[in-house]
Amino acid sequence: MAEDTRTRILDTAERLFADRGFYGVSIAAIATEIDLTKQALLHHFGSKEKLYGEVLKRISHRFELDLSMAQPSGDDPVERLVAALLQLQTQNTDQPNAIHLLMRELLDNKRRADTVGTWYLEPFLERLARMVAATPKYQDATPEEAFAATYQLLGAINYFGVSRPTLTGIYGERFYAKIEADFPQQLEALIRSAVAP
Amino acid sequence: MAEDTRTRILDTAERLFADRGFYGVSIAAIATEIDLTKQALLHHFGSKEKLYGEVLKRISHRFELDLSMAQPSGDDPVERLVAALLQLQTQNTDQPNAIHLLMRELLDNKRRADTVGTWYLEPFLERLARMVAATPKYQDATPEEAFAATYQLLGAINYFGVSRPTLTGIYGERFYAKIEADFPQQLEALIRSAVAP
DNA sequence: GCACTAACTTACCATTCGGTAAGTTCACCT
DNA sequence: AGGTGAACTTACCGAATGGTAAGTTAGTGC
Repeated sequence: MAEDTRTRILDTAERLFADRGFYGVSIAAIATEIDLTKQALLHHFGSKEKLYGEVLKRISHRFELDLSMAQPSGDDPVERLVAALLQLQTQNTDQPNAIHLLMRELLDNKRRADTVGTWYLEPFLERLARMVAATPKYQDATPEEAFAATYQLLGAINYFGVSRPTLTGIYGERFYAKIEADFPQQLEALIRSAVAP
Repeated sequence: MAEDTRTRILDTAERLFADRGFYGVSIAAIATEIDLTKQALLHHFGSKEKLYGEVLKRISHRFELDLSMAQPSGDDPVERLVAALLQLQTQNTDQPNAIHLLMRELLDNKRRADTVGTWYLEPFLERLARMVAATPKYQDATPEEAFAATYQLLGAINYFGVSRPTLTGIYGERFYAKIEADFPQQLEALIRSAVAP
């Protein structure tokens, strides 16, 4: 039962922090949403900062788990790159709160470089960059060029991952649904053309 | 002199809001940074929300001005697209606070869809999408496909635009400087390959 | 049956928040 | 000289914030 409450707190905190940011959510707001007192929450997590850290840690673990389960197989670096990035796109669609929170961290970590979860994506980034660098087009390029190309593809995915509210606001749910449906195949095309010789 | 104080307030507010977000900054913090009292600031802007709105409005105007000054000429849709997106990349490099703040809005406007500056980029988005759609590769595609492709390019630019703190944190200033230097040409290559038939 | 501990609640607290009210200073117009 | 209004300051205020302290309740091991 204890673990259950903890999980419920983490779930709610993840959603609210993703929606409103660290300073936009009070621990009382998180607690009352699941019929707890603020002090019950503090009993489990000690402080707001620690709770936030736990939320990030959990996302980071889930993230790494999903990615390692979808470890791209085969020897062709292009195919491995495509598989890894499409997996990332799938995760962003399935876990909008996670990508929202991580994007917030990207904006905030000038101040909180010490917090957990900030450089969590470093190994993933490295792996992607290596896949790109192994590609025919980039195998003679500088590491910086390969990295820039990698980061552009990452941006294409993650920027869309946080744009749902804005895009539905502008174009409506139906148009967004179509774009989202088309997105993976368009993404695959972009990736392939980006690393094509 | 009055205008000067107003501008100083707006400058400071823009920087602090970009750094810490709306809820992470108090109007007192903004005021004391330029040796004013909180009430002097309130005298000029009425409320924190209004100040924030003015900051967004100013960014939006500057944004549109820069873009209209760099109106892509010529008939070739590919060249016009490349010119428009490279201009955007230049802006992001020159005005990191602006892109930071706009990215925050992207995350927050689920709640604040009514606020100013939210859909400011709609016309720009439309123009880009039209350029992509006019491209040989996309002139027979559905609007959704063209839009997805457009948004991917936009994401490649804007995601990098907010990643400086993280990337320098991971790789250091020198490596980041090299990536930033390589970025425009890599970006141009990506754009061209994305719309190549 | 009894100590122990995890999971809470009630009561409280100092600080900070955005905002109001009521002046005060001072340049400028007539 | 006198009035006006913009640009402030000092003095408050109620609400909300994160956090502490001191219980209370209930299950568990022995």
